[in-house]
Amino acid sequence: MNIFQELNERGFCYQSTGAEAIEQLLTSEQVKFYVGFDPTGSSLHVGHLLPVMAMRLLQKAGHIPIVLVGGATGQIGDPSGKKSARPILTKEEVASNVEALKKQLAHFISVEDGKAIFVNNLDWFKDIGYIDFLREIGYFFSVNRMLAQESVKSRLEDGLSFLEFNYSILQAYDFYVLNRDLGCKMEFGGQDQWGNMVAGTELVRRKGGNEVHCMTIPLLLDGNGQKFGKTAGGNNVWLDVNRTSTFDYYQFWRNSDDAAVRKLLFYFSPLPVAEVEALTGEGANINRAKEILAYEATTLAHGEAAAREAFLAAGGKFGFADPEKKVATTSTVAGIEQNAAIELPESELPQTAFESEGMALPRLLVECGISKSTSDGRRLIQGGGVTINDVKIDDVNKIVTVADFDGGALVLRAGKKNFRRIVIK
RNA sequence: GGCGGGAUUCCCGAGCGGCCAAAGGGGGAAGACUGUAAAUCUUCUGUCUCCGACUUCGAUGGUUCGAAUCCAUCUCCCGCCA
Repeated sequence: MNIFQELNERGFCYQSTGAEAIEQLLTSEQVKFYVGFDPTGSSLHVGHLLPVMAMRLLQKAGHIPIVLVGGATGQIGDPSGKKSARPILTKEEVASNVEALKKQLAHFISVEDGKAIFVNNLDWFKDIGYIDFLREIGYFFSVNRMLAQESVKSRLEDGLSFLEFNYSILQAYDFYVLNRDLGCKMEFGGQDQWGNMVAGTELVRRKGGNEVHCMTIPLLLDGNGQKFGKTAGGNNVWLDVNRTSTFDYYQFWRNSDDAAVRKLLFYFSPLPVAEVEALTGEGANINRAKEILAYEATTLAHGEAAAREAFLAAGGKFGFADPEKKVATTSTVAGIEQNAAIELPESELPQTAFESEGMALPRLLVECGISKSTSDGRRLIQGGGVTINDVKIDDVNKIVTVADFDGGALVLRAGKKNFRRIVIK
């Protein structure tokens, strides 16, 4: 199976400038291709991961990814797929985001010399003059065409600033520069990038005289047609461990819809196509498949050791899906002894807080981050969702004192999946 | 620059002098059922020292016994015209 077929089978292909030409290109030479990321935040989240995974596969097949972080375009804001303009970031914010994203991306692709190229489009935009740019590039763009572009059309009603309107021209220029200076021949991106990407291939053809291609990757939705990558609390699942703990990251994948597991394994695990099909086929152990998915996805983002810990912690708490290891898999999760100690997320609080008066339970729920306010904590208790050391508490006025701790620790639980080990300091 | 429309709780969106902490939907949380799934059903979803009090409806200042609702000024958004 060649790389193009693999991308295709794994579901990475949505629209392209020509499937046959792209397959031909990818199978006949080492291709430099680029994917752009806008530094609109200081961390990527799961929703950004699809193009990253495509990059990985292509790199493994011997092609060279050019990872473009948009230090310039990030200052403009891409209107594609947005209902309204984003807040404009300061140049300093953009610059620090660029660094943060670079670091995260380096987990997913090999950064060894010559295997990948990192660029920042600020390098070629920062010194360009407006007049020169208009004369050189503006000439090739038809406003009529631009207005017909979906991302522009949909914003015409709600308003679109000239700033944002220019975005696709800048992105197109990126492609032109990368083609001219580095010999970049392809661009990959999210489905919503289609218009911008095509603008790029046309610019390269008309101005540079070179034939280049682009391909979009489908937009990933969760079971309810929502944008993929939100969970518990509607928050994004971040790649940054400080924002989303490894345990929560693992849990996000572990809790995937049955119906999505195959697709997710194709996208986010390195397991071969045939194995994924077997794991998720008729009568397969779907929960084991989810464990493998969670383990593999966590390994990619946080490393094997962290993934192993998360696997053991989650399995220890909720049970392992395949304790006898009957399911055949090439995943290294198969080698893990399923009996290690349970590690739950911990919160440390000073002992004094639980002496004499003690601490009201709603307060404690807030202190350890389970509830966002004491009112919220009360409702949780009233709803029958709170447990201390597996004993259900329905008294809103429950006071937690040293007596409730066993060996300096206590396990507070809200709902089925939300645990917090409270440790006295 | 002129004319018109709008800003409501996480989001969308009702409300248009007291019955409003504010309908409805979405999202989220908990419970039941389950497989740490989906679907379904029930409850909850401003804050607090929580059977009572306090603070919210773009901002500020008025009118009124009483305003998210009326008036004035301001800020921001949108449309049409220039």
